[in-house]
Amino acid sequence: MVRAGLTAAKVTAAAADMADEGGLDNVTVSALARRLGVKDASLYSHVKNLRDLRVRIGLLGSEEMTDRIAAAVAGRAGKDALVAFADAYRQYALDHPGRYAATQMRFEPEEVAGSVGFRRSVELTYGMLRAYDLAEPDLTDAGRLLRSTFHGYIHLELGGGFGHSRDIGESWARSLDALHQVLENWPSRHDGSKNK
Amino acid sequence: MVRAGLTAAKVTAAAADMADEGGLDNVTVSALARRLGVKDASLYSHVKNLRDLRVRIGLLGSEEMTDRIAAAVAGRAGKDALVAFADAYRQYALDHPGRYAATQMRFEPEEVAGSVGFRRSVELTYGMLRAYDLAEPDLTDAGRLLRSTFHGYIHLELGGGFGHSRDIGESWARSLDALHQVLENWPSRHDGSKNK
DNA sequence: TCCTCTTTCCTAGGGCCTCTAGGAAAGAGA
DNA sequence: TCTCTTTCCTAGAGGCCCTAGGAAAGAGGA
Repeated sequence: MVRAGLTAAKVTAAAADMADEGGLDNVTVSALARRLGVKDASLYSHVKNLRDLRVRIGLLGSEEMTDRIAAAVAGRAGKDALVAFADAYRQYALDHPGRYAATQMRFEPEEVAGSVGFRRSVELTYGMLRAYDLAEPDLTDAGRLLRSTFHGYIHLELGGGFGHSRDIGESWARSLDALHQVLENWPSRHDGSKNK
Repeated sequence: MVRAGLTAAKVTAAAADMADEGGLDNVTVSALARRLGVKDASLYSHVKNLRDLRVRIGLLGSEEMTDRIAAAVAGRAGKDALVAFADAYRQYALDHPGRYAATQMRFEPEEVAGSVGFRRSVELTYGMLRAYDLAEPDLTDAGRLLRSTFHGYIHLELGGGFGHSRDIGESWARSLDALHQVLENWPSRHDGSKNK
């Protein structure tokens, strides 16, 4: 009997490719076993269960993604950094929709405990925002706005939620212009109730 | 044999409640049959298949949601309308996370053909934006930014993606302040490449 | 070379799920 | 009362997740 020579890393990589090709929901233990030329029960030597498999895809994705973002942001500040961050974020998600979807799962604390991807992602965000000179809690609020917009835009784009009339990349660039402007001129506390 | 007296509408409503309670992924034909006191095969008289069931939840959600938003926005303009729209949007999603998730599925054209919810949602968005006096393509770009931010924020909030340090409703209010500001002063075309 | 230990992969099988086919019975309307 | 439609059933095929227990490949040392 010739062995396939699998390891947890190889299994995860194959699963991640499957997720990118057919969607995270279609990553199943039995389909993955078929792809690897192995019986489904054999995969349980490498992976705890289906949930574990998908978590591993998410952790892999978060590390690859933060690597790309870190490289893109390096040496930049202000709007350059914002655009580099955002474009790297979006491009990774478009290149690897399944891995990206897996990064957005609801993780348990112990599942992400041994991973650096998510922690670095927070650090990168705050580093990029440094140039805008915000203090807490504005910093957290602005970070949440950015994450929401990036994630929401990509989620809608990947889900086909945008019509076809207007170029999606153009809208993205305009949205980044808008976000840069708002970060430069962040509305200070208690302004909201005064303006019409 | 006493009949349950089911209809497609009752089945959908029960499924929507299930989705809100346990997540859209846990809405299954057999679990729904158990909840309704019926055999799973019986539900296929009311619903084509599992996909169809989830689509119906999404259409129901989109109609309920646009009803709420329309009521909230009525008679308001400018920032009042923006905040009313956004708060109604967010509150519906928090009240009905499963239905909301179902509205974000990737629908086929024929699945949404007979529904008014999504069309009204687009009309409501453009109606709310009217006060900001934008022309195309800025109007489309701004609409996409708003949808992205709303959806992204709610998706992250429901998914537990925000830490617990800062009040989430406060960040939401600040983000709306920021969006209002950017809509009032939308960056005109070709500005993006000139600013540092 | 042979022996042992670990790891990889297997067969077998239980349980839950989707969905179809075909039939029975309830309820509506003539 | 009779007929027709709709609702619900049993039976069963096929897929997926996962566990138990065992075989064999390969690594490392005697």
